Amino acid sequence: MKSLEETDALLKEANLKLTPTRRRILKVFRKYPFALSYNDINDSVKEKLDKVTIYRTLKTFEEKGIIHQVLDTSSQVKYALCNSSCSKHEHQDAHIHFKCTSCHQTYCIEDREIPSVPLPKGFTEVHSSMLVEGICKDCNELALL
Amino acid sequence: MKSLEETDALLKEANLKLTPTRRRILKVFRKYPFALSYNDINDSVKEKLDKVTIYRTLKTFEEKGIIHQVLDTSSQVKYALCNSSCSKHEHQDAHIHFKCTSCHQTYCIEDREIPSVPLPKGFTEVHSSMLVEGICKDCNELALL
DNA sequence: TTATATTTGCAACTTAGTTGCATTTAATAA
DNA sequence: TTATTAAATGCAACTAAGTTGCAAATATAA
Repeated sequence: MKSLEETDALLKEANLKLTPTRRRILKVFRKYPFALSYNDINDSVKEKLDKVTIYRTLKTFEEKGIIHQVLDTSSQVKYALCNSSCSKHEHQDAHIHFKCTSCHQTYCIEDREIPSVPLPKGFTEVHSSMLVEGICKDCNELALL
Repeated sequence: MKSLEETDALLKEANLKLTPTRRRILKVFRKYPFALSYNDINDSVKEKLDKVTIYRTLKTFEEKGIIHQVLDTSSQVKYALCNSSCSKHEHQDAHIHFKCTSCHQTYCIEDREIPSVPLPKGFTEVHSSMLVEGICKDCNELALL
């Protein structure tokens, strides 16, 4: 039995058909280390895909726990690849997101948990998200040249 | 010298003309304890205002430090009244926002500072925002009845 | 009370995302 | 290997959120 590429394995596990469109979109996510919007994806796939197809693929991937929405200050929704602890049933994206105000990319800081904060009486927490804005590593290094 | 209403004082301080539109929109913000979107405001003012006027007023108020944008999971931008430490020059909204998943309102938790988290090497922080999702006081109390 | 810069309203536009439906295709079964 | 079928794709048309340019109205200062 030949081993499937990682990308295909992800689709298989999610019970999704292995279509060229899905492989292409997943490949784009694997290529970039930051969260992607519809526009990012549309610009990155060589063979032009229909707008509706891209939006529907993103929704499907999200439902199946392959990607998660990233809270961001831009006007477009951005998604990032989930790590293995995400499931179809529950997204485990309790990590910090970092938005660079210079290059406008949003990174998942996977190894930083969101600190929990005490809430006023009567409020109960279900989920937290945290967005840190600043300058990313690449932009900081560029500034030193 | 007659004392101005608080609402007028806010506009005066911001060097904005005291127009009926601005007074109406500010009044709506003072009425509700949670963040408001264009739609919330449009639905709350009795005398119908032009869409463009509302959007432009929100932008002006934001620039003058009267309101601040609130990070939210909804598809519309929401704004909340700034407290006195905001200025025209810099928004001091370093407090937590709480979004109720039941009533969908977003509250500013003014007295809770956002904890700072260590970032990976090379990343520098400028500003953080934190959104806690859960059930608000009112909705929790309703559930007990 | 008039002059002027600001504010408002209208129309038309842009951008982000969705819905319905007909066609195509991946995966299963024969 | 081919036939079957449920799922996936593409097209057209639509909605929702927000913007731009310009002309008319108005708050304030002289």
